[in-house]
Amino acid sequence: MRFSSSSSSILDSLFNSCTTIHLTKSLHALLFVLGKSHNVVLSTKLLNLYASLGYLSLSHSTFKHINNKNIYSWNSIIAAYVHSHRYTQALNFVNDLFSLSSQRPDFYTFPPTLKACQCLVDGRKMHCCILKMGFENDVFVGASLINLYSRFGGLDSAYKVFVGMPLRDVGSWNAMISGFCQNGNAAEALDVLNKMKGEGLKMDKVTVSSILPVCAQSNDIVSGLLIHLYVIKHGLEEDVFVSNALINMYSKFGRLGDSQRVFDYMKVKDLVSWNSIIAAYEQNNDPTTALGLFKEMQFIGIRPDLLTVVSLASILGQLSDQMVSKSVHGFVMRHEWLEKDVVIGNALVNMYAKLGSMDCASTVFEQLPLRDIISWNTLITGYAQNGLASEAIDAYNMMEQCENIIPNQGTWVSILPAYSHLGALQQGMKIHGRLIKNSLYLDVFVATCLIDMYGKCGRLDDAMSLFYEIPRETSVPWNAIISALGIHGHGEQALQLFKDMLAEGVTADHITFISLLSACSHSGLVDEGQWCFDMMQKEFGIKPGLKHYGCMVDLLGRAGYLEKAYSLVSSMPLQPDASIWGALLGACRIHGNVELGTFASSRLLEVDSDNVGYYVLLSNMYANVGKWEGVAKVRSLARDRGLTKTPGWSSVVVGSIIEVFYTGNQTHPKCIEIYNELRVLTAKMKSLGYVPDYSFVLQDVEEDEKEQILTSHSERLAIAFGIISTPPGSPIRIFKNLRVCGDCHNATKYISRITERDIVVRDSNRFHHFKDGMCSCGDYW
DNA sequence: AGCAGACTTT
Repeated sequence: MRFSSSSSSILDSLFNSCTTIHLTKSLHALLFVLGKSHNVVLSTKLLNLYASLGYLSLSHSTFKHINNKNIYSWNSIIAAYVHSHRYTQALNFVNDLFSLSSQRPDFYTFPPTLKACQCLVDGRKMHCCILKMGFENDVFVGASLINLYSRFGGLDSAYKVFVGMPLRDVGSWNAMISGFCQNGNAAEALDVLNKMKGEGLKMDKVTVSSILPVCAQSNDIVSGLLIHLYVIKHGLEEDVFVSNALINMYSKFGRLGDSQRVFDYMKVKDLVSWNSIIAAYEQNNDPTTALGLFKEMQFIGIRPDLLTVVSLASILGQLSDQMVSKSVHGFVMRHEWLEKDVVIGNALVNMYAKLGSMDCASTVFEQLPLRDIISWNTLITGYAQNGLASEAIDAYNMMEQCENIIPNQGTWVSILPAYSHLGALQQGMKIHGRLIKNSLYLDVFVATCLIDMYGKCGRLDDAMSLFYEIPRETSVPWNAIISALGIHGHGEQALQLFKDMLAEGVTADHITFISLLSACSHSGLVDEGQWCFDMMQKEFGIKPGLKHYGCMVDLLGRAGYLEKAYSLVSSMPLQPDASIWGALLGACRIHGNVELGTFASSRLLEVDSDNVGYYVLLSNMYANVGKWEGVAKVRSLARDRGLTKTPGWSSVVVGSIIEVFYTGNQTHPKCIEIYNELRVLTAKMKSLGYVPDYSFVLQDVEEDEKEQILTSHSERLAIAFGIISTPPGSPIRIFKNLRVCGDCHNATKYISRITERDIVVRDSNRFHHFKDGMCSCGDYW
């Protein structure tokens, strides 16, 4: 072969055909043999080839061996490092170029250099340098400067550079538009875009991909659709960036069909495309389809990255897939991705929380090398949503001790429900006070949590006045206030608010009707409830879900329309679950219909045989009509099943301390005084006619022991503690996690009379206000 | 002369 005359064209084609690292290394060896390894042009080419294949260290060593480095070599090595996100090293090369070499930087040097600047100080220094050397009028340098300032939020400086440019091409405009977009300044971005159009410039693929996320952010579907038309008209859909941005935009609007169509139409799909379509389904509550797409992506050999796995973790949480979740956790650990980015750690914490494995969630949380506010919010929400309110509060208190962690909206909407759950009014009010200072209480979601908290803590007036202070264009705060009125037994008022809501043009959703129907059922408003149930379907097109049916069965059954309730259950298009049969059984208990009750309970135990509450209901139903053999049968059934009880607890606030009592608690410091007080009270109660109702005791034991068991129910311990710890006559507020026991309900009426105290018991269902031996619920609990 | 550069998506 003759290399001498035509070697350059042959070498050119050799360089062009080097698509693998092996070929490149062979070429390197060949150059060495040919004695050309010191040729600066060829070496620089080689350096770039290595870099493009991802072999940065080989690039580096090739660079080091060039004796007479020219500015091209320097520009290449700087760009190579920037390209692989090794910004510090890139800046070191820039320093060497300035101080050690005799080469003068040129137009090409600065764009990568500016990209490498990781702080504003470096950036400003470089800007000065550019001005000194007179490169500021280059369009590429200008765009890089705009980008640099935008990255650090310095939009003023960015705009100054933009305005000062003597020549602007589409790239310059794009840089300015994206600067505004990424800082959330949608209005300014659109303004610049319009000016650009005014100068007769057309949007290109970059403009479009920058502006599309803004349409989603500012909830502007019309602009989004117009841009999609523009994209089709100008053939921009070929571009993978544009199509990916379209998928994401449609996903934000919940238009999965459109996302899918864009995705299907794409000829070239990259990892971002797959991540986007998977996230689209994951974010719109279709984890099954999302998982299918993930498998498809794996099948065609695209390797998942960190963001894929973030979506995957959420998918598995939604699907409650324990097994695969564990292996995803393992995958993350093997790749050491927890160190790479907090989002993946947060995703794992969230995944375990959704699976109900708070132990695993907190273990991952503790392993996180870095925790942001999202990590804490995820943990707190996880505890709160799994019913572990005390743990949620502990976590929140720990968070407050961390410096650099500033609570945000997400924090409040996770901690407030935990306070509501325990009835911690004082703590909730403290948060409210803090929120007033920064006006966050006007945020609809935070405000709704506050309304809910006041409602559940018995401060209906405060809930109402807060409700009227906040914006109420969406159903969210209305649902909360209607529900609060409902649990306080103010059904008529709840209905009135519902009418007000419609009058103000707010659209009711399926949650509104759950709040409303349960309000009607607590107040015995049968016709009104029926009206709502019909209206929901006919006028709002909402298909009733299990919760709606549950409320209706409860409403009809409680009011004595047992046949109607049963025929509703029979005609349901959905499979009745335990809550439906439970509601029917509860109604049968109240009205003494043993026949239907027995039937309901047999269906009930088919779908949920582990809930002790239902056995108690059944036993009580038999006892109320004197069917003692039925009571005995239920007891032995419960014993045979070896039921593990949901631990019942009640809390009472004394001063600023929340005391929590579990059933049968013997470890409280005031234990002896509490039981003494209960003994004295029971004696007085009996003299007034109280007879213990043992049908609420499922244990098969002697009578005196049954009385002992009733006496040590958590609500009674809490009441007794309240009595001995507060001045005579002051009201007592109790929270119970389950429904209040029927015998305790009866006993509390006596206690309110004996001690002349108002006793408010909020159980998992509603409020009971005991006064002068009566209860506000009229014994329909 | 060759070699190298900006603005865009999850």
